[in-house]
Parts: sequence; C-alpha cells; structure tokens
Amino acid sequence: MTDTFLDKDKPANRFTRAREAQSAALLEDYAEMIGDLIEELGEARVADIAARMGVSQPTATKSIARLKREGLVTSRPYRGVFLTEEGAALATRVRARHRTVVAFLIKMGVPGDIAELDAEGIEHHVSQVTLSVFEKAVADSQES
Amino acid sequence: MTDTFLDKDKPANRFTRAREAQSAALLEDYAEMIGDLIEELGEARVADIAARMGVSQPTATKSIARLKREGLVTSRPYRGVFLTEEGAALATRVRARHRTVVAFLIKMGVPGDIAELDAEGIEHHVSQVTLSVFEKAVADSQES
DNA sequence: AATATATTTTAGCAGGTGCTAAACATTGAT
DNA sequence: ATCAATGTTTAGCACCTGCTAAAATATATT
Repeated sequence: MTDTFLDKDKPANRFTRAREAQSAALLEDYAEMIGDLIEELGEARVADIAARMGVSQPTATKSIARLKREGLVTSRPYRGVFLTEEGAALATRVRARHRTVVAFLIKMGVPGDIAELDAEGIEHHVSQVTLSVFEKAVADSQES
Repeated sequence: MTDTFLDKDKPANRFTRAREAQSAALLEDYAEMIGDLIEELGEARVADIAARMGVSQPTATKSIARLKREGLVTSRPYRGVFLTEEGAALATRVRARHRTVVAFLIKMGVPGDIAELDAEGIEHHVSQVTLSVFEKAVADSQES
C-alpha cells in the first residue's frame, strides 16, 4: 500500500498544477460568456462569442468544438450555441468566482477597471480554500 | 489622429490580455527557476530544470530554445543554461513578485502550502497596481 | 584507452489555439 | 424567386508545449 491513495489526481508539482488549471481556463471563460450572451441577447452566436473573446470567428468555432467534445455545450451548424446542464453549472460557478475575485481585489484597494482585468487571469488559479478566504474578506467588509 | 495613440500595446479586451500574460508565464517560470538552480547548485542543468518543471527533458530543451530566442538565457550544447542580464533581471523581478503574492495570501489567512500552489498560477496575472496593493497589505501587517 | 553509464539533443508525433482565405448556408431585399 | 449581404464553417497554415524513442555527446569506471 502506497501513500498515494489520497492524492490520486494531485499533480506532484506546482507548475504541473498551474498548467492544468490553465487548460481548464478557456473552457471556463467560454462557458461563462455563452451564459452571459444567452441571458443578455437570448442566444449565443459565434460572431458575438468571437467578438467578446477577442478572437476570430474560426477560432471561436474551433473552441466551441472543444466545448462540445467536453459535453459543456451543444450546437447545430449555423445555429447558436447552447449550454448543457453541466455547462450551465460551470458557467454559474465561474461567474460567482469571478465576482468574488473582483470584489475582493476592489475591497483590498485595487481600482475597479484594473480589478476586472487582473481577475480574468487570476480567477482560474484560485483554489477553493483561497476563494473562501476571499469571500470572507468581502463579507466582513459588508457588515453594517 | 485616432484616439489610440495612448494604448498602443493594450489589448482591447480582458481575455486577450490574460492570454498574453499566459504566454509570458512560461518564460517567467523558467527564468526564475534557472536562477534558483544556479544559486543553489552553481549551475542549471537541463535534467534539473525538467524535474522541477515537471516535464520531460526534451520538453525542457525545447522551452530553453525559446528562452534563448527571446534573449533570456544562453547555452551551449551539452552544457548548462545561463541567464543573460535581461534573464537575470526578469528572474529577480519574478521571484520578488512570487514572494509578495505568497506572503499576501498567507497574510489573508490562506495556509502556506496552498498559498504556494495558488500563487504559482496567480502571480503571472497580477498587474503592477495590484502588486503594490498586495505589498502594502503585507507591509502593514509587519509593523511593530 | 576502451567501455559503460548518464545526460542531452534530435526526430517525429499529438493536441491546443491562433490566423487568413475561401466555401457554404442563412437571411433579408428587391 | 433571385440576388446581395451577413454569418458560419472548412481548409490549411503557424507556433507552442507536451510526449516517447532513438541518436549523439559527455562523463565515469575499470
């Protein structure tokens, strides 16, 4: 019996862990943004997704293909993109985390626009433990 | 005259900015680690670099080629890797930033080991403004 | 010095994300 | 119904980062 049964999926090394988080980041961002678009516009078109991500439409199409492969969205050719149940859950989770990180940075004194920019990169690397710390810091500042 | 002369290098969009930060991350990590190895062992060998990065040696060799292309390191075949002046400056900057992020997270209440893991991903996305906020928060907690 | 061992690089592959140009489908106007 | 404009996908490229297997070089042992 080895001592590894508890860390089955834990990468041995911090860089490996950061690489894995980064690999999930694109999926998370697309899921969240597609959710946003559906809420705002009633549908998520490739053109809008591409514009918001700052990429070309073919690039968006290709990434959407990956999202489909991963079971996060569905789409039919020349029609919009829709979140699966799993995708919608991810979007919700990611949106909440994003808001927490932004609120936390602002609470620490970072200007809002910069907090928004930094959060976009930071959020994907915040563990659950750290996120809870951020949440608590934000909540504490809101006590009357 | 357009209104863009002030934001020459600023990506239009937060995702584009995060992508660019990510592209620099690998360079930053290698530079820092090569600096660490030289300090600890007197030299930075490919095998040690690969082990610490959690990648195979061929992968390390390939990334070192990119570092050379970017002017951050020098190396001769079958010999160690050395930082250029620019690479050393980058390593110093990155190491300081890493320490600040870790210290800040710990100060906020994140356990040390988790702070270390999270910082590895977060640090590359922290702007100068946010870093200053972190530094100040750490400094404040150290007042006697 | 010859041989064995260890290290490093090269070769070749896979998969991800980006692009432009061109083909295809849909939508809207005449 | 046809044609033009718009939106989407396909094709084909480039570059990055990862891998394994094999070749090349350096180092250590006898």
